[in-house]
Amino acid sequence: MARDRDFTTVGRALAAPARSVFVNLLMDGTTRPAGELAHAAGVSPSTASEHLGVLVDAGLVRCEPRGRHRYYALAGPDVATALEALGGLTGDAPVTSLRRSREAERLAGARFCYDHLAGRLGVALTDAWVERGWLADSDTLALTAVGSDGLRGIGVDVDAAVGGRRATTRACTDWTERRPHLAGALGAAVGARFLRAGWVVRAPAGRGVRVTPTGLDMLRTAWGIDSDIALPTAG
Amino acid sequence: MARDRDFTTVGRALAAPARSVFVNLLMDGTTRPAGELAHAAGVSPSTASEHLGVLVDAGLVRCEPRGRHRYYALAGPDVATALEALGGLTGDAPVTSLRRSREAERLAGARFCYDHLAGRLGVALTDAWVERGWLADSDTLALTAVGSDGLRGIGVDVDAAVGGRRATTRACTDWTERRPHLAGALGAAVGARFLRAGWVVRAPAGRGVRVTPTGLDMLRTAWGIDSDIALPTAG
DNA sequence: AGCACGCTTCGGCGAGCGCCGCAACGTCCC
DNA sequence: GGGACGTTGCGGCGCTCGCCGAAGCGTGCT
Repeated sequence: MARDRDFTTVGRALAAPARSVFVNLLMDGTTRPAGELAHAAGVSPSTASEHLGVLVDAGLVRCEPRGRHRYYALAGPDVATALEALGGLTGDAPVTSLRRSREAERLAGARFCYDHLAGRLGVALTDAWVERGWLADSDTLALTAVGSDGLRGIGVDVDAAVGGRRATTRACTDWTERRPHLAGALGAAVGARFLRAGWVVRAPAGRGVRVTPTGLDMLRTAWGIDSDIALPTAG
Repeated sequence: MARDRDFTTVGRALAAPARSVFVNLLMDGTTRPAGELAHAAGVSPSTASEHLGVLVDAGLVRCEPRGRHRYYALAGPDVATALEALGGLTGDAPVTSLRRSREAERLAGARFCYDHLAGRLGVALTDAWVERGWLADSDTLALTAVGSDGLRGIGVDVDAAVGGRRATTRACTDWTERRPHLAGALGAAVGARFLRAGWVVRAPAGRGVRVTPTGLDMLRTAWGIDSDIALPTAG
């Protein structure tokens, strides 16, 4: 059946400012308890609970109870993909405070975009791998044989990323850099490897990541990526 | 600057049922006058005018006055792409009448998805070209050298589709068939060629297309695509 | 067991939105 | 120029939605 699509539920789910903030926070792939989301959006816990219910009903967010907390996360990679595409059409959300401005600066350096690395770090990695012939210079950043070996060499679980239902490689246009970087199943595998190896660590709160000294050294020696690319800009 | 995205305006724009209908109607790439859209959605002209204003303000739709009519269309390919991605998350819109059900049947056969062919016809063409090695069996359906010659041979303006700002090839997951078909700049060029050659004609109203006898013959002899693939199912 | 904590549900308030009819404006046609 | 037509702008009505505070429920800690 080729019916029309009903955009009203998804649209309505995204229409409220608080829910837009929630979705933004969850786009780094993290799972967060309801209270943290409420605090971040500046609404009461009860209001946040209602909003989260709307997002769950719309199929954008899923909920998993853990002890007395209830953790929320995006429902899946397809949701993240759709939101990315939608984000390319929208304007920037207003910066509400100096703290958020600082936070924005840090995010520009390195962050997670659902489950893959983004920001200057994500773009720099992708550029380096394209230059080395690990990824094809195409719309999909297809993985080459050389790249398969190379990524395996740094401990990326390439086999798990290939052949699944999810697209192996996908180019995600960075909101900051307006340039493509590696996403898809392989992007997720790379992100997982960087976390597991301790090359980056997630910021305690927020969606940013910090590149560790080990990670900086690794980036420089392996691909000549300069340190200030992966770090927040000075000031 | 890596700021958060404000999904509220786009979300709100899609939240109203009438606006969802408008967007669905425009997703075939046609430009339609305000009155036709109003009639299709079952709202008064004044209401439709307000809704269209909201869609224009949100950047989803653009308006071009022609005489005493004002024609509306999607703002661009990126909007169509985002809506496709979003459509993959949403459910079907309820079928409101038998006439709409018949219409849905016809759309399943062949239709335009913004500017490229979709439905069983779009999927069959893509399958045939992948099988012949004209398109790579990848996530992007990348154009091969053989395919470039082949498409040029049937009059597709390949050169115009390559090297532009827009992605040359892109896989668009069909809502009907749940299978990928050719989209992007090349998909648009193919669609334009099919129209220009008279292999398909747009239905007088609605988003469907009808395959002409010439087109049927061409599809069968060139790629062995059976006629009932491109036609509405019987009944 | 008792308490503290996180989260959800419920009632109620105010604001915003979708809908229409009517009037006004510009364009096309006779 | 006069009339018909397509479209937009403006009040007004009703409904929904976002927001909160208070109460209820389940979990974890002591």
